[in-house]
Amino acid sequence: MTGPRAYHHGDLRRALLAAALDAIEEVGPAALSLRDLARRAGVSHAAPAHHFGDKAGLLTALAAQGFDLLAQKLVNADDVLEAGVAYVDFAVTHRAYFEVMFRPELYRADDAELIAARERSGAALRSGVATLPTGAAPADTDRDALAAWSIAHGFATLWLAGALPERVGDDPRTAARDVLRRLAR
Amino acid sequence: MTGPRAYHHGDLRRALLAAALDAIEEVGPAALSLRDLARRAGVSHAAPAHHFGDKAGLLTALAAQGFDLLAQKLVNADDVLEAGVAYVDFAVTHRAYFEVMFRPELYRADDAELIAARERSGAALRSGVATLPTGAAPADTDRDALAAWSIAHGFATLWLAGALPERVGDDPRTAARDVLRRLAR
DNA sequence: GTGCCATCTTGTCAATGGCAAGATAGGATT
DNA sequence: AATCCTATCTTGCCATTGACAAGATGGCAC
Repeated sequence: MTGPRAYHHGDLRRALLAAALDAIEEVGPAALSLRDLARRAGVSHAAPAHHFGDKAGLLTALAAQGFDLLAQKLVNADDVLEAGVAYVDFAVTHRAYFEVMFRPELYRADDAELIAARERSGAALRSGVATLPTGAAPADTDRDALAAWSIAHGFATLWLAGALPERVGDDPRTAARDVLRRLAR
Repeated sequence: MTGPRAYHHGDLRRALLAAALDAIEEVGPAALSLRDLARRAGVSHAAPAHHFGDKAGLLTALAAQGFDLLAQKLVNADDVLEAGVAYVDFAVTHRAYFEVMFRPELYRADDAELIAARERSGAALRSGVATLPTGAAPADTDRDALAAWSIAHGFATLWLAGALPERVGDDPRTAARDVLRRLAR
């Protein structure tokens, strides 16, 4: 809402979110420590509580940011295939966001701002699938979107989990395009 | 039922693993507490450490069990489509196992027993794809397997995360079969 | 019976999340 | 200007947890 004003710290809320992204990339979202974030930002251990209430509050804000960022990436994609590639690219590039977004037990899934952001992501995904040049029924479009989402999401999470064999290569975009094509053909 | 014995539990290792499955279904694998498991099993707070070393040790054992269980489900499937359905069914039915298996930051991914079990799962998956009646090259088979794995894994994780819209229905097997068919056609 | 050893307990410590109460600062009200 | 107001941040505290160390227990080999 109101822009960050220069108080004691200046921009603590933003600084904590940025520190959280770094920390999550290092230790994962579950092992995130509010006190560690406070240390990184140079404030006392209870400062984060004021801005986010508790750890779930901070992760809720992070997840909402993530869904918005993802929505932007998806609407900029040219077609369904590239939207899928963009999805995987987002997951790998913004790993911290992605890992929080799909772990609703870590945040408040009923948060209004978060639900809105998630809805924007979903709409972007569906609109990409709807532009497919097939005379499919709407119900089929739903399932097509779900299939596209599933394969992109699955590849992304498997990549992040390090579960894929080495021969897949080290470029997630290329490998993802190769895999996603199998659905779109 | 074997009540809590005076000193030696009798089958503490198994009891702790069973308690861990319950606890993970309740609070997720990250919020798992060794001391809580000890209380559930009626032993002292340090007893789990003897059997598993630390929390990662316990989750390593759980993950290995899970990969073995999954491998069994996959080899019993008739074709690729049903293997995918079995994969999703495993994730939903044995949610606790599944949630640990693909979170390697929680356990020791270099554990020998775990690697062996994971390899058995992978082999079961690939062998299903290889039986497809297509004159595809081996390299294509690899990619086909990866695509099948991705879409099944993606659907399963999205289902578990509660990310899917309600109109997908409440039966994961039926919905999964509908989605997976889009790859196999 | 004796000794051995896996099993389990008790005790302890640092780290964490969360709460409560207080301190601080910048603007608003009068 | 003096005072109030409120968001911001600090200090202090407590229960819980993971991990470690040292000791207690009991089954089992000999």
